[in-house]
Amino acid sequence: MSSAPDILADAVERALRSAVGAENAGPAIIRPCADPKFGDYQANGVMALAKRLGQNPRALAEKVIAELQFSDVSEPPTVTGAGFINFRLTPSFVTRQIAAATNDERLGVPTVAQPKTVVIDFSSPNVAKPMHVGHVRSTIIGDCLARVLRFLGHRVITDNHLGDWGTQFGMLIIGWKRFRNDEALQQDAIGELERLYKYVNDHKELRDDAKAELVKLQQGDAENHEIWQKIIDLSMQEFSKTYQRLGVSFDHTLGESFYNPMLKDVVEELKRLNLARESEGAMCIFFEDNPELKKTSPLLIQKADGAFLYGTTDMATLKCRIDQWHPDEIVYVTDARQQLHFKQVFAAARKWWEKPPDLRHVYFGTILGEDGKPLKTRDGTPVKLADLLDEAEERALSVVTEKNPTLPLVERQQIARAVGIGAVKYADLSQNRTTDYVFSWSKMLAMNGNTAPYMQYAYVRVQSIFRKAGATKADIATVSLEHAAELDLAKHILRFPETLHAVAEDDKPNWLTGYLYDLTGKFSAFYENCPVLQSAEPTRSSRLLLCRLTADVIKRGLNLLGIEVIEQM
RNA sequence: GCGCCUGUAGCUCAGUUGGAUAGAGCAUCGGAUUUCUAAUCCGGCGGUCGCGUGUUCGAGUCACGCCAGGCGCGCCA
Repeated sequence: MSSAPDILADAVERALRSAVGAENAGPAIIRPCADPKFGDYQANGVMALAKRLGQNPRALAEKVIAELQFSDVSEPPTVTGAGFINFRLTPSFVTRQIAAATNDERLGVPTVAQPKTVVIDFSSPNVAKPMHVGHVRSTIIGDCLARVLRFLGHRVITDNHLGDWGTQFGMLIIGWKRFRNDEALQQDAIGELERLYKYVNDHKELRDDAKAELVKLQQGDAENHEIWQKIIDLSMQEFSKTYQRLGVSFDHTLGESFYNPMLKDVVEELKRLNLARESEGAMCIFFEDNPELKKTSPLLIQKADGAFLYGTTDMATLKCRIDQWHPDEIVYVTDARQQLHFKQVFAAARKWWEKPPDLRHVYFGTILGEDGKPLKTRDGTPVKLADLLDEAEERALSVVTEKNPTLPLVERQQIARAVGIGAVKYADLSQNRTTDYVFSWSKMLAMNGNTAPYMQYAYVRVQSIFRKAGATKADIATVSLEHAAELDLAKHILRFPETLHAVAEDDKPNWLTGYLYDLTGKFSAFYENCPVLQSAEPTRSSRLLLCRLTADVIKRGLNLLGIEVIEQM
C-alpha cells in the first residue's frame, strides 16, 4: 500500500522528466497544502525547479499537469498562484486506503524498502552518580527514535555508553575502603557513593592517596578492580529501576571501560596514519583542511602524561562499532554543548575511513526551571530523575483522584503511572529538541493542549464508545465518508506514514506529537458532529470503524513515543 | 577574542528545510451540556516573526551587518 504523497511524487517526477528531461528533473517535494481550500497536497518542487532552469513556474506547472498520469488518487490537479500544483484526494481513494489500513496491523505504514543498520547511542549516565534531569532527554529521545526506526523496518542497535571509567574512581575507591557505610549503601547505593565521592573530593589531603588507588586500578590491581566492579553493579541496579519505570531497554550497555584495552592501539593507529601528531606534549588530531574546524583547538587523544581522554574513547568506540556492526548510521543523542566535540570526532572519522557511516549528533537543549535557569532543586542541586518521576506520579494521582474518586486506589495508581510518566516524556518529546525548554508541571499535566493526558484522554473517549457499543466487530463494516468531518479525519489518519518518515529523516519526535495533536483535534470535530452509536446502519458501523482506527493510531503513535495508553481515566 | 545555538502573540512553544492570508495551548472575553466521559467543544481578542540591508516571482526560513541572551573554546566528560 503506497501512501498518497508517494504516489503523487512518483507521478509528478515522471511528468517532470518528460517535461524537462531526466537530467534536469528534480524531486517533486509533495507537501500538505497550507490551506485546505487549495487541496490536500501541493508539489513544491516544481516551482523550485522552474527557478533553477530559468523557466516560467506557471508554464512549467501547466506542462507537468498535462503530462501527469495517475489513477483516481486525486481529482484533476489545479495550478494556482505563482505555480502551485494542487491535488485533492478523491473520496474513493481515501475510502480504499482507510479500508486497507483497517485490515493492517501496521495501520498502513509500510516497512522501508532498504533497511539500514542504525546504532543509537543514548542515555549514558555516569556510574556512582544519580541520573538527573539532564539524562532524561537523552534517554527519552533516544528511545523514541529507536522505536520509530524499528517500526519502519530498520535494524536498530541501541547502546548505553555508560560513564564507568575515569579519574573519579580513585576517589571512590579510597572512599569505599576507608569511609564506607554499609547500611547506607544498602538503602541508597548511589546516594552513599555520591557521599563518598564528595567527601574525598572535599578533603585535599586524600588527593595523593586517591591518585595512587587510581593507578592501581589502571594497572589491574585485583582488589581495586573488584571494588570498581561492585560500584558499577550497584549503580546499574539503580539505573535499571529507572529504565524499568520509563519502559526503556538497551541491546548493549558497553561503557567506556569496555574500550579501555583498545585505546593504546587506536592512538598508535592514528599516529601511524599521520592523522594525529604531538603538540605541546599531547597527542592531537588537527583539522587544518576543514574550514569549519581549522581555527578550533584540536581533538586530544592522549594527554602529556600518557593518559587517554574521552576523545580517545570516542574514536575507539567508533572503530569498534564499525568493525562489529557495520552500521549505515550512528546516532549520538547528547546535549547541545557537545556539538563541537562531535563535529571533531566526525571529522576525524572522515579522515580515518574512506566511507564512514552517516554520523549524526542528535543534540538537545537544557531543561530550564520557571526562572529560565537550568532546572535545580531549592537547594541548588540538580533534580534527580527518580524524584522527578515520583513527583510526576504523585501529581497525576491527585489529578486522577479528583476526577474519579470512586475508582479503587490500585487502579488510580496504575493510571497515574501511565499519565505521570507519559506527561514527562510527552513534554520533552513535543518540544523541538534543539532548543532549551521551560519545565512546568501544570503545563505537562494539563488536559488541554498538546499534552500526554489530553492524548490519553482522547483515547479513553474512543474506548468508551466501544464499551457502550458492546462487543463490536468494526472490521466487518464498509467505510463511507460522507460528512466533511469524517473525510477530514480519514485523510489525517492516512498521513501517519509520511509523518513517521519525517520523524526518522530529521530525528524530530515533535513532528509525531504534532501529528497526534492534530489527529485528536480532527477526532474532536468528528465526535461533535457525527454521532456514532445513535446513527443508523451502515453509518454506525462505518463510524465505529473510524473510531477504531483513530484509537489504533493514537495507541501506536504514543507507543512509538514510549507512552502507554489506558482504558479509562 | 573566536565559534556554535537561540530571539515568533502578555506567557510557554510549533512552524516539514524558500511557498499562498504566520499557528496552537495558557491567560483574557463570549458561547455550547435532557451527552458517545465537560479532564470536553466552538468562537472573539491578541504579531513590524529582535533590528537593518540584501538575494527573488515569493523570506519567520537563505546571505551579510548590528543588538540581546545561552553555551563552548588542549590535556574533565
